Amino acid sequence: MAKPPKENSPITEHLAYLLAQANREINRQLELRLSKEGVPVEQWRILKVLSDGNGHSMGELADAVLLNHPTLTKMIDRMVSDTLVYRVQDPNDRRKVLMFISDRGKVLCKKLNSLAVDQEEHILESYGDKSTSELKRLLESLIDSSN
Amino acid sequence: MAKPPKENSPITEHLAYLLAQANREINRQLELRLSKEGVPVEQWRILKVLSDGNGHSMGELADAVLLNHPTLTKMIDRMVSDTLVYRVQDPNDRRKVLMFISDRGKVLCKKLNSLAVDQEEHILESYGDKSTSELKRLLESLIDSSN
DNA sequence: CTTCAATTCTTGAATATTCAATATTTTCAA
DNA sequence: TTGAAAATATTGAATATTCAAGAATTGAAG
Repeated sequence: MAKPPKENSPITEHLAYLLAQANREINRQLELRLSKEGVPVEQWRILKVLSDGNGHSMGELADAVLLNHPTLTKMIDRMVSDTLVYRVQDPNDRRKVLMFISDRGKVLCKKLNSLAVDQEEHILESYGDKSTSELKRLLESLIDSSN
Repeated sequence: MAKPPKENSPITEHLAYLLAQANREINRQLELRLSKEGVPVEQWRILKVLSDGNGHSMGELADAVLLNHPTLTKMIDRMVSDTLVYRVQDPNDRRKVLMFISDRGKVLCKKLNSLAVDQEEHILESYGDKSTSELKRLLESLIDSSN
């Protein structure tokens, strides 16, 4: 009756592996859509966070888009070159840099959003409304319980 | 009554984002444990797949451990240097290389497995037995429905 | 048989990420 | 008020990943 010891369980049964696999697959699909506009997923996330119109510091942004600081700095450099975003020094704390989205960035973000919505709708179709919202709920709670 | 349009929904509500976030966090925790033995997560996956004792081709392995071919080749090079695994040319198809785990690899794999089990138990404690198995079930079915 | 396309793996160059160190500014205790 | 510690962002070197091309072998059509 006893379950087999975890030590021998195949890798495909580990939560860490299932998460990696699902993440890889969903991300691949999203990449594919966003590549229509030639934009990596991370840049879409950045634009989306900034599209609230408020200034966000690099630290905030790095947390929000799941990138570490140097990687974000270099990605932002590229986006500044493409005039999608711009830097402003925070007047209240001059260590900080506040990032803003440009008009061009807003236009691009709209297009990207609808590509992303396409994908979510595609998932809803093949995976189901109920499973999707249940999965989201469980993921949120896993993330919560990990802090 | 209508739901807000997805286009304006915050990034934190997208399935792709939740998956990335959860994956990042769980992976970070696992990395932390495995670093006790100085081994990256991918190498543990490789050892675990090979520990069935059968030879696995590079292509098979790459799929199984979620790495693309050149990355895997270079990681295997390192593991061969560390004498954790070794290459044998497939006698039936000489284009292929069959990978095997060494005795040293087996010993290391055992240690890593128990570190990984520690983590899974930690998750079970803080997140709950039921949520965990339900989450696994949903992830498996998402992966299925994406093929 | 022979040749051409497909499969498998590896390599090298280009690119991206990470680690450690640095510069700047702020905070706060003495 | 001053000086040391903390916080923030960036830089440059080391490392890792990816893309595109290459080498070897197999498959299969003519």
